Amino acid sequence: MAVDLQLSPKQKRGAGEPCCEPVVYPDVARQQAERMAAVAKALGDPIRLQLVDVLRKHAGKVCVCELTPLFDVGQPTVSHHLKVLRRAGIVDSERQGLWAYYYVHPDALEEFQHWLIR
Amino acid sequence: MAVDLQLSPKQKRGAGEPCCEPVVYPDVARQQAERMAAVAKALGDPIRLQLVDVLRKHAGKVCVCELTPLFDVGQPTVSHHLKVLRRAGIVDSERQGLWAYYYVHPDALEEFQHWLIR
DNA sequence: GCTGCAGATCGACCGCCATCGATCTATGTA
DNA sequence: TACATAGATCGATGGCGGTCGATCTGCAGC
Repeated sequence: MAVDLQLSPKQKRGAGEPCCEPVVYPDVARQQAERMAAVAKALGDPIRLQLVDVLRKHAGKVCVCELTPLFDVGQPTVSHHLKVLRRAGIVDSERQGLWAYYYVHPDALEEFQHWLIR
Repeated sequence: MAVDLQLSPKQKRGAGEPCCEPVVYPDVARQQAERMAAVAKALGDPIRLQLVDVLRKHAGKVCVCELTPLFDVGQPTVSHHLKVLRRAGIVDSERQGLWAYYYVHPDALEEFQHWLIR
């Protein structure tokens, strides 16, 4: 995995010893960091996190009409949050007649999971 | 774990069958969701995610003077991001003379990790 | 004391985001 | 065809967040 953060040379110190051990740098490249941060950002709202929680727990697809009454916000707001989650690739949807069913996109959280575990 | 999201009764349908299976609800309580969403939100920025990545990788404590030149933003901005991470309980700091050393707070990510794994 | 440095804080700017009411689209039903 | 419903979209609003330059706070050395 390439590191695209260039290291600036260690700045000179007036007189004293160096402040710390040799330079450290992230082994997470910028693009990867941006992808994972986008996932984390999408999960960074209590409503969206609970939406994902419900969808993950419920293996199948869940109707929006089941999701909306779970929260103390209006229907457009829930729709907005679902859209954010879909843009982040975390969930996907499927229309069946009058209703829309949402489900978690299987591999969406994988990269972030692996990083978070270590 | 208590669920403090009250379920509103299923709204009546004009004529047809119900849209889907019985009501689902999050088993993640609101307070827990807010805690984990706060952690996710703190990780929802590429710079902060890379900061955490460096600190986790480097088991010991890392001097701020090592962290600042890793990114293309100014020193106040890095300081701000470190403050956000500290407010979220993800990192902590320790001053030694002229320099400040940051390190990951061990159990900070635990609850979020456990939820994310399943 | 004075000077220099590391890092935190402040104030301002600007853009993004959560939320709402209103409206639009598409589907099903009479 | 007309109407009702599920859900998405629009426009507005208020607040939060990332970034910067400037400044402040401590610490070390002279």
